[in-house]
Amino acid sequence: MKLLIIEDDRNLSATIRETAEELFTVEQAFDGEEGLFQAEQNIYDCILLDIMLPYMNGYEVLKRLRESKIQTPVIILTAKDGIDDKLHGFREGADDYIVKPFHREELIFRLKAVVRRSSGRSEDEVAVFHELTLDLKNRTARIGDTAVVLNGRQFDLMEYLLLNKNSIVTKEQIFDRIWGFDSETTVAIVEVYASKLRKSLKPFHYDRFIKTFRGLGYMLSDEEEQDG
Amino acid sequence: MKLLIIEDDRNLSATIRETAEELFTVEQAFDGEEGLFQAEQNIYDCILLDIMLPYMNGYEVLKRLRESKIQTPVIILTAKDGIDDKLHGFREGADDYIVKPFHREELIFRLKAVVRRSSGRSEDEVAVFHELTLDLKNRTARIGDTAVVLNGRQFDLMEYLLLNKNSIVTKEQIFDRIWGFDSETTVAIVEVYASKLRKSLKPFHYDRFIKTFRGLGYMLSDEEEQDG
DNA sequence: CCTGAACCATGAAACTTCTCATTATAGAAG
DNA sequence: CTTCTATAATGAGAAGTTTCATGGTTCAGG
Repeated sequence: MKLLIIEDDRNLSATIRETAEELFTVEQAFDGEEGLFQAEQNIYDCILLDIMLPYMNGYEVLKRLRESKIQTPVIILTAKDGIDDKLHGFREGADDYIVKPFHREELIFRLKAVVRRSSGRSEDEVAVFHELTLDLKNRTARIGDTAVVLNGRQFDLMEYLLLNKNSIVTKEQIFDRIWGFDSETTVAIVEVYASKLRKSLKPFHYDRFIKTFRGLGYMLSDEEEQDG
Repeated sequence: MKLLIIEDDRNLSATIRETAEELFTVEQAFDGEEGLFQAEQNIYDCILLDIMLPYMNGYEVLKRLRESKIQTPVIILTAKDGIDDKLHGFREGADDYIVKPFHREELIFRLKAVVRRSSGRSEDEVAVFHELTLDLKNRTARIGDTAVVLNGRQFDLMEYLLLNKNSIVTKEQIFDRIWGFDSETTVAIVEVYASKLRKSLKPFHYDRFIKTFRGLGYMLSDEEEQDG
């Protein structure tokens, strides 16, 4: 993954470079003409484009890029902050903009967003337990040939139990993962969804694989319940 | 924030150290006795404790710690993986456990969870816009002296607009932040909540500060709507 | 074996979120 | 100024989530 930073302030450019290197191989340009040239000569996955640039301003760079049919996602960097700027940028085909000064974390968030949106997530992973298959991409479940309706939280829970099969997971662990530790809700919700999930799996007799461990939590276990 | 790693495998200990240094100042011990000694002599915010240790096993360390009334959160590291182990660990007062081998990301997640849970988040930040006050901790809103009911997503949206006041935010930006870019939903939901939010603010005439920018997004603006 | 306390399961109801169809509006083009 | 089109606003209903109250289960201690 390659990123081009077009920014004349060398300090800022270096800072951005450091941050972005978590996600990209980074190249830099320090004025508009150089930036346009590089963008036309290479294939980047994303371009960070300052507006106030020597020789050719950012809007012009963006306009010419689009005229050359280069559709690389462009994130505009603007100073605080006329409305007109944004209108202008989006009209020319910018994908996002960031107002300076910005937080490192914000930049990463926006970069990730642009990348994900452009790369249409392709991992179609699947998790399997006996006859039960979870399609993690479409979030659908089937047992053998029959679709099982596991919506939202039920699917999340099933996925987490399966991920940790044959290992006890506490209600706190489940809660932290699915609801997030700063949720408004309490861990009691885990019991509710354990119940719902079992109900959904019951017609297939798969509820018997979900075992309760008093005072501990739950486990999806290969060994079936011993009766009597 | 200080973390103590009690782990005899020096490679693993070093790996954990690297990961944990994002969040903590790290100290290490390489056997049970040394670990117990350090834990009794210093104040840590969290302890990572292996079970299989020379001289004194992890359970014994944990038991003695608790006997000494040291309530530092302890995360147990166990190999894959007897049930008895976990029962044992939790009975002695462990706060969490991680099964080896684990992902770096999982370790960070658990560390954060333990820390947050123990440090009872204390930031009671507040965001203000004219007479409108958002209590970010309790997620409640008031205008002047009157409580305004903004539930869930409405509050999220208000918070995000306020965070970016006098700056246009696109629907994509709002969506990415509040719903997350891999959400099942579409950005159209943003319009729905903009509408709901305005409705909630209308009795206080605060809806007039939320402006729509066609083709761009929304802005919470200090300047009131110009009429006529 | 019986009892009590803690813990868990579960259904029903309240609430929130999301979808979708309809209506309204801004802005461009004639 | 009027019309047309794309975009946004909104209400209603469907779907999903959470709360809560009740009843069941386990396990320790008599």
